[in-house]
Amino acid sequence: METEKGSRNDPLVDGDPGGEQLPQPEVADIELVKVLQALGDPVRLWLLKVYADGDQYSCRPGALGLDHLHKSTVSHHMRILRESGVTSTRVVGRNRYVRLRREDLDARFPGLLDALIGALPY
Amino acid sequence: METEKGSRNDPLVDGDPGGEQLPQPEVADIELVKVLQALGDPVRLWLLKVYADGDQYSCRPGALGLDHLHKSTVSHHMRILRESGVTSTRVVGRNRYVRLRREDLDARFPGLLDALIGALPY
DNA sequence: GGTGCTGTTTGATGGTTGTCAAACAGTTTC
DNA sequence: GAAACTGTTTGACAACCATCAAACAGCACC
Repeated sequence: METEKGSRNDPLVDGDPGGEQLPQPEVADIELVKVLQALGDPVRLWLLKVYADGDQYSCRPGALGLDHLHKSTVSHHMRILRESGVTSTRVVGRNRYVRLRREDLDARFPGLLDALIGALPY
Repeated sequence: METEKGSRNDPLVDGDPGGEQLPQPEVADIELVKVLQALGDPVRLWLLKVYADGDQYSCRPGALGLDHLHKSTVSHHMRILRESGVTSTRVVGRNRYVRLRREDLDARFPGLLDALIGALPY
Protein backbone atom coordinates (compact mmCIF):
# COMPACT_ATOMS: atom_id res chain seq x y z
CA MET A 1 0.00 0.00 0.00
CA GLU A 2 1.07 3.51 -0.63
CA THR A 3 1.39 6.03 2.14
CA GLU A 4 -2.02 7.59 2.36
CA LYS A 5 -1.92 9.74 5.49
CA GLY A 6 1.53 11.21 5.13
CA SER A 7 5.08 9.91 5.02
CA ARG A 8 7.53 10.20 7.89
CA ASN A 9 9.10 13.30 6.41
CA ASP A 10 5.93 15.34 6.60
CA PRO A 11 6.21 18.42 8.79
CA LEU A 12 4.61 18.20 12.22
CA VAL A 13 1.09 19.55 12.10
CA ASP A 14 -1.07 20.55 15.00
CA GLY A 15 -3.83 18.05 14.35
CA ASP A 16 -4.33 14.44 15.30
CA PRO A 17 -1.34 12.36 14.27
CA GLY A 18 -3.60 9.30 14.16
CA GLY A 19 -2.66 5.94 15.51
CA GLU A 20 -3.63 4.11 18.64
CA GLN A 21 -3.11 5.67 22.04
CA LEU A 22 -1.00 3.73 24.49
CA PRO A 23 -2.45 3.17 27.97
CA GLN A 24 -2.10 6.14 30.32
CA PRO A 25 -3.78 7.27 33.55
CA GLU A 26 -6.89 9.44 33.55
CA VAL A 27 -6.31 13.05 34.51
CA ALA A 28 -7.92 12.54 37.92
CA ASP A 29 -5.73 9.49 38.54
CA ILE A 30 -2.41 11.26 38.01
CA GLU A 31 -0.58 11.11 41.35
CA LEU A 32 1.86 13.79 42.43
CA VAL A 33 4.22 11.35 44.07
CA LYS A 34 4.45 9.31 40.89
CA VAL A 35 5.09 12.38 38.76
CA LEU A 36 7.90 13.45 41.09
CA GLN A 37 9.26 9.93 41.15
CA ALA A 38 9.20 9.87 37.35
CA LEU A 39 11.03 13.20 37.07
CA GLY A 40 13.50 12.46 39.86
CA ASP A 41 15.87 10.87 37.39
CA PRO A 42 18.46 12.60 35.21
CA VAL A 43 17.45 10.85 32.00
CA ARG A 44 13.74 11.52 32.41
CA LEU A 45 14.36 15.11 33.45
CA TRP A 46 16.28 15.49 30.22
CA LEU A 47 13.33 14.02 28.34
CA LEU A 48 11.06 16.59 29.99
CA LYS A 49 13.21 19.27 28.40
CA VAL A 50 13.07 17.51 25.04
CA TYR A 51 9.28 17.29 25.05
CA ALA A 52 8.89 20.77 26.48
CA ASP A 53 10.61 21.98 23.32
CA GLY A 54 8.20 20.11 21.07
CA ASP A 55 6.53 16.83 20.27
CA GLN A 56 8.64 14.02 18.91
CA TYR A 57 7.93 11.39 16.30
CA SER A 58 10.77 9.11 17.28
CA CYS A 59 11.96 7.30 20.39
CA ARG A 60 15.35 6.47 18.93
CA PRO A 61 18.05 7.25 21.51
CA GLY A 62 19.89 9.34 18.93
CA ALA A 63 16.80 11.39 18.13
CA LEU A 64 16.38 12.26 21.80
CA GLY A 65 19.98 13.11 22.63
CA LEU A 66 20.40 9.86 24.52
CA ASP A 67 22.94 8.18 22.29
CA HIS A 68 24.75 6.71 25.27
CA LEU A 69 21.73 4.61 26.27
CA HIS A 70 20.41 1.35 24.88
CA LYS A 71 17.09 1.55 23.07
CA SER A 72 15.46 -0.78 25.58
CA THR A 73 16.54 1.53 28.38
CA VAL A 74 14.97 4.49 26.60
CA SER A 75 11.81 2.46 26.09
CA HIS A 76 11.76 1.79 29.82
CA HIS A 77 12.01 5.51 30.63
CA MET A 78 9.29 6.36 28.12
CA ARG A 79 6.97 3.88 29.77
CA ILE A 80 7.52 5.40 33.21
CA LEU A 81 6.85 8.89 31.91
CA ARG A 82 3.67 7.72 30.20
CA GLU A 83 2.37 5.63 33.10
CA SER A 84 2.98 8.46 35.55
CA GLY A 85 0.89 10.77 33.37
CA VAL A 86 3.64 13.08 32.16
CA THR A 87 3.56 12.12 28.49
CA SER A 88 1.09 10.77 25.98
CA THR A 89 2.02 8.32 23.22
CA ARG A 90 0.40 7.36 19.95
CA VAL A 91 1.52 4.59 17.66
CA VAL A 92 2.12 5.97 14.18
CA GLY A 93 3.46 3.42 11.75
CA ARG A 94 6.59 2.00 13.28
CA ASN A 95 7.21 5.17 15.25
CA ARG A 96 5.76 6.62 18.44
CA TYR A 97 4.34 10.11 18.53
CA VAL A 98 5.04 11.42 22.03
CA ARG A 99 3.95 14.70 23.57
CA LEU A 100 3.74 16.35 26.97
CA ARG A 101 0.30 16.24 28.63
CA ARG A 102 0.41 19.98 29.25
CA GLU A 103 -3.30 20.68 29.65
CA ASP A 104 -3.89 17.62 31.79
CA LEU A 105 -1.00 18.43 34.10
CA ASP A 106 -1.99 22.10 34.32
CA ALA A 107 -5.52 21.09 35.25
CA ARG A 108 -4.39 18.61 37.88
CA PHE A 109 -1.40 20.52 39.33
CA PRO A 110 -1.72 24.21 38.41
CA GLY A 111 1.61 25.89 37.84
CA LEU A 112 3.70 22.82 38.49
CA LEU A 113 4.73 22.03 34.93
CA ASP A 114 5.73 25.60 34.16
CA ALA A 115 7.75 25.81 37.36
CA LEU A 116 9.49 22.55 36.56
CA ILE A 117 10.33 23.52 32.99
CA GLY A 118 11.59 26.86 34.21
CA ALA A 119 13.78 25.12 36.76
CA LEU A 120 15.46 22.78 34.29
CA PRO A 121 19.24 23.11 34.27
CA TYR A 122 19.57 22.73 30.49
CA MET B 1 22.64 24.08 85.04
CA GLU B 2 19.38 25.92 84.84
CA THR B 3 17.60 26.58 81.57
CA GLU B 4 18.99 29.89 80.40
CA LYS B 5 17.73 30.23 76.82
CA GLY B 6 14.22 28.83 77.24
CA SER B 7 12.71 25.51 78.13
CA ARG B 8 11.15 23.11 75.60
CA ASN B 9 7.67 24.39 76.38
CA ASP B 10 8.34 27.92 75.23
CA PRO B 11 6.09 29.04 72.38
CA LEU B 12 7.59 29.11 68.90
CA VAL B 13 8.93 32.55 68.14
CA ASP B 14 9.93 33.95 64.79
CA GLY B 15 13.55 34.63 65.69
CA ASP B 16 16.66 32.52 65.71
CA PRO B 17 16.06 29.33 67.62
CA GLY B 18 19.79 29.12 68.29
CA GLY B 19 21.80 25.97 68.05
CA GLU B 20 24.15 24.66 65.45
CA GLN B 21 23.07 24.32 61.84
CA LEU B 22 23.36 20.86 60.33
CA PRO B 23 25.20 20.60 56.98
CA GLN B 24 23.08 21.53 53.96
CA PRO B 25 23.78 22.56 50.36
CA GLU B 26 24.28 26.17 49.38
CA VAL B 27 21.39 27.74 47.49
CA ALA B 28 23.28 27.63 44.20
CA ASP B 29 24.10 23.97 44.75
CA ILE B 30 20.51 22.80 45.17
CA GLU B 31 19.82 20.45 42.27
CA LEU B 32 16.36 20.05 40.80
CA VAL B 33 16.75 16.33 40.22
CA LYS B 34 17.68 15.77 43.85
CA VAL B 35 14.75 17.81 45.10
CA LEU B 36 12.38 15.80 42.94
CA GLN B 37 14.03 12.59 44.03
CA ALA B 38 13.64 13.65 47.65
CA LEU B 39 9.95 14.46 47.22
CA GLY B 40 9.19 11.42 45.09
CA ASP B 41 8.43 9.38 48.19
CA PRO B 42 5.14 9.19 50.11
CA VAL B 43 6.72 9.73 53.52
CA ARG B 44 8.77 12.74 52.47
CA LEU B 45 5.86 14.24 50.55
CA TRP B 46 3.89 13.99 53.79
CA LEU B 47 6.70 15.76 55.59
CA LEU B 48 6.57 18.54 53.02
CA LYS B 49 2.96 19.10 54.07
CA VAL B 50 3.92 19.05 57.74
CA TYR B 51 6.64 21.67 57.31
CA ALA B 52 4.53 23.73 54.91
CA ASP B 53 2.10 24.12 57.81
CA GLY B 54 4.81 25.32 60.16
CA ASP B 55 8.23 24.73 61.63
CA GLN B 56 8.69 21.82 63.99
CA TYR B 57 10.75 21.45 67.11
CA SER B 58 10.63 17.67 67.17
CA CYS B 59 11.54 14.80 64.88
CA ARG B 60 9.67 12.21 66.92
CA PRO B 61 7.62 10.00 64.61
CA GLY B 62 4.53 10.68 66.69
CA ALA B 63 5.02 14.45 66.51
CA LEU B 64 5.13 14.25 62.70
CA GLY B 65 2.20 11.95 62.14
CA LEU B 66 4.51 9.07 61.32
CA ASP B 67 3.77 6.79 64.22
CA HIS B 68 3.99 3.72 62.03
CA LEU B 69 7.68 4.33 61.28
CA HIS B 70 10.76 3.67 63.36
CA LYS B 71 12.63 6.73 64.60
CA SER B 72 15.73 5.76 62.66
CA THR B 73 13.67 5.62 59.48
CA VAL B 74 12.34 9.11 60.15
CA SER B 75 15.88 10.30 60.79
CA HIS B 76 16.86 8.85 57.43
CA HIS B 77 14.09 10.77 55.65
CA MET B 78 14.98 13.98 57.45
CA ARG B 79 18.54 13.66 56.26
CA ILE B 80 17.50 13.24 52.64
CA LEU B 81 15.24 16.28 52.83
CA ARG B 82 18.02 18.34 54.37
CA GLU B 83 20.78 17.17 52.03
CA SER B 84 18.61 17.81 48.98
CA GLY B 85 18.07 21.39 50.13
CA VAL B 86 14.38 21.17 51.00
CA THR B 87 14.68 21.65 54.75
CA SER B 88 17.02 23.31 57.20
CA THR B 89 17.83 21.89 60.62
CA ARG B 90 19.23 23.39 63.80
CA VAL B 91 20.22 21.47 66.89
CA VAL B 92 18.39 22.88 69.90
CA GLY B 93 19.04 20.97 73.07
CA ARG B 94 18.16 17.39 72.43
CA ASN B 95 15.66 18.36 69.75
CA ARG B 96 15.96 19.43 66.15
CA TYR B 97 14.40 22.63 64.90
CA VAL B 98 13.40 21.93 61.29
CA ARG B 99 11.93 24.34 58.76
CA LEU B 100 11.28 24.58 55.04
CA ARG B 101 13.88 26.54 53.05
CA ARG B 102 11.17 28.63 51.43
CA GLU B 103 13.19 31.65 50.38
CA ASP B 104 16.10 29.58 49.12
CA LEU B 105 13.85 27.33 47.06
CA ASP B 106 11.87 30.28 45.71
CA ALA B 107 15.09 31.96 44.67
CA ARG B 108 16.47 28.87 43.00
CA PHE B 109 13.26 27.48 41.45
CA PRO B 110 10.66 30.25 41.25
CA GLY B 111 7.12 29.04 41.74
CA LEU B 112 8.04 25.42 42.25
CA LEU B 113 7.48 25.16 45.98
CA ASP B 114 4.11 26.89 45.85
CA ALA B 115 2.99 24.65 43.00
CA LEU B 116 4.11 21.56 44.90
CA ILE B 117 2.39 22.56 48.12
CA GLY B 118 -0.76 23.39 46.17
CA ALA B 119 -0.64 19.98 44.51
CA LEU B 120 -0.36 18.00 47.73
CA PRO B 121 -3.14 15.45 48.14
CA TYR B 122 -3.56 16.02 51.89
C1' DG C 1 8.42 -11.22 0.05
C1' DG C 2 12.70 -10.23 2.10
C1' DT C 3 15.49 -6.96 4.43
C1' DG C 4 15.99 -3.24 7.50
C1' DC C 5 14.13 -0.12 10.90
C1' DT C 6 11.57 1.17 15.31
C1' DG C 7 10.21 -0.05 19.47
C1' DT C 8 8.74 -3.64 23.23
C1' DT C 9 9.50 -7.45 26.30
C1' DT C 10 12.03 -10.54 29.01
C1' DG C 11 15.91 -11.94 31.72
C1' DA C 12 20.05 -10.93 34.17
C1' DT C 13 22.84 -7.97 37.02
C1' DG C 14 24.76 -4.51 39.93
C1' DG C 15 23.45 -0.61 42.54
C1' DT C 16 20.27 2.00 45.26
C1' DT C 17 16.68 2.49 48.71
C1' DG C 18 13.23 2.08 52.56
C1' DT C 19 12.80 -0.25 56.70
C1' DC C 20 13.85 -2.08 61.25
C1' DA C 21 16.80 -3.18 65.23
C1' DA C 22 20.47 -2.32 68.18
C1' DA C 23 24.01 0.45 69.87
C1' DC C 24 25.49 4.96 70.71
C1' DA C 25 25.85 10.16 71.92
C1' DG C 26 23.95 14.48 74.01
C1' DT C 27 20.59 16.60 76.86
C1' DT C 28 17.30 17.19 80.29
C1' DT C 29 15.52 16.13 84.67
C1' DC C 30 15.37 14.17 89.05
C1' DG D 1 25.31 10.92 88.90
C1' DA D 2 21.41 8.03 87.25
C1' DA D 3 17.48 7.65 84.50
C1' DA D 4 14.77 9.09 80.72
C1' DC D 5 14.39 11.26 76.30
C1' DT D 6 15.68 12.70 71.37
C1' DG D 7 17.97 11.77 67.58
C1' DT D 8 22.07 9.54 64.78
C1' DT D 9 24.71 5.79 63.03
C1' DT D 10 25.60 1.25 61.65
C1' DG D 11 24.35 -3.22 59.94
C1' DA D 12 21.20 -6.27 57.80
C1' DC D 13 17.70 -7.31 54.55
C1' DA D 14 14.15 -7.25 51.10
C1' DA D 15 12.36 -4.57 47.39
C1' DC D 16 13.03 -1.75 43.78
C1' DC D 17 15.51 0.35 39.79
C1' DA D 18 18.55 1.58 35.81
C1' DT D 19 21.00 -0.69 32.51
C1' DC D 20 22.26 -3.89 28.85
C1' DA D 21 21.62 -7.84 25.75
C1' DA D 22 18.90 -10.80 23.14
C1' DA D 23 14.74 -12.13 21.21
C1' DC D 24 10.56 -10.67 19.34
C1' DA D 25 6.68 -8.00 16.69
C1' DG D 26 5.04 -4.66 13.50
C1' DC D 27 5.88 -1.63 9.79
C1' DA D 28 8.29 0.36 5.63
C1' DC D 29 10.71 0.18 1.61
C1' DC D 30 12.96 -1.86 -2.22
